[in-house]
Amino acid sequence: MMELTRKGEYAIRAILYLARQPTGRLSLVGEIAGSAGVPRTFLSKILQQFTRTGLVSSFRGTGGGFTLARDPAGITLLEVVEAIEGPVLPNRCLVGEGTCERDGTCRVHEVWGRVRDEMVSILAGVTIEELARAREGSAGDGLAKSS
Amino acid sequence: MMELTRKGEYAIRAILYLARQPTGRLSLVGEIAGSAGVPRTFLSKILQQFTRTGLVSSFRGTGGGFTLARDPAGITLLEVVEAIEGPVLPNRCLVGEGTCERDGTCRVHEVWGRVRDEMVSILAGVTIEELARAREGSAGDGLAKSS
DNA sequence: TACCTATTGGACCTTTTTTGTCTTTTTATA
DNA sequence: TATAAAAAGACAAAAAAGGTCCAATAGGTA
Ligand code: SF4
Ligand code: SF4
Repeated sequence: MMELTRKGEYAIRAILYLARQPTGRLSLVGEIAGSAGVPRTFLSKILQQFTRTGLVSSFRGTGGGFTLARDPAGITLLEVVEAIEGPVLPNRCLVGEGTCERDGTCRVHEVWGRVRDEMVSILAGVTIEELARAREGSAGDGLAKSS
Repeated sequence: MMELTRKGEYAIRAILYLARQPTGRLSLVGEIAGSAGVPRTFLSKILQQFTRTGLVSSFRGTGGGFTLARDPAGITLLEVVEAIEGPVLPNRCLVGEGTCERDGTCRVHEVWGRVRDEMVSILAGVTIEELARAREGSAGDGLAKSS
């Protein structure tokens, strides 16, 4: 239930790869795809989407490639997944008022609202920079252990 | 992103309808479908699934129909959606150890774990009985207002 | 200028999931 | 026996997921 798509998962891996490169260095699609374990042509589409939303900058021609457009410490996981998968919406009635004619009397509506708010809050609370840091020993990293 | 399916939404509405009936009263598929705004034949499948998981009991023949198998105060929203949509899994790597070969070093993994835990916690915290109560004026209902 | 390199855009495709329908069978009642 | 209602299962259209392929474009380089 409620699974992230491959596209979303791939997108995160790609961003993480870019975040781990030295500032200013350009990476090629094939290089990212190889390292992140993502089909090259599919990743190409994902990166295009990122450049359109402004999270990634691209350069064509010899010596071209991709790089993060902003400081990874300022990019949240929420931004990354929403850039690719759209807004976090556990139920359609959250799209806007009147999507469901029952939303005036429905108590479930507000439960989904809370679910969304929590998800947004968690995803917005973690930056790409934190996630990109290699984890050795994983002690004292400040992240909850849950599975 | 991460949307509940129609099936899941319909399932909740159906359970809520049953929860609002006087204890022991049987409801027909057509009756539930009409009231909940769900295609009759589709709802039929959903109810069958509920009877298999034991949340709903069914009786065939004249005077037959469906009724909740348990006290609505003891059924959580989590049980209802998991009965129909399966376990809450925001990412495949939460299915089990080793689903993703990166899960040993991946910091994102634990973020999805937290997302799942929060979702489970919210959905498990609300009962069908609370949800089924008609809301008039909606004051002091103890539920957060978020959209 | 010609050539190479790399992203861009868009059409296209296959598979899976979603969202149902229809028909037949089983079980229970009158 | 006739009727009522759920159960089971096959079927199918539509949408979404998960990609592929190729021509076009933009930027370097000889
Ligand atoms: S949760 Fe309530 S408001 Fe939202 S779609 Fe379902 S019935 Fe409508
Ligand atoms: S979040 Fe990490 S562990 Fe989970 S699928 Fe993605 S890379 Fe693998």
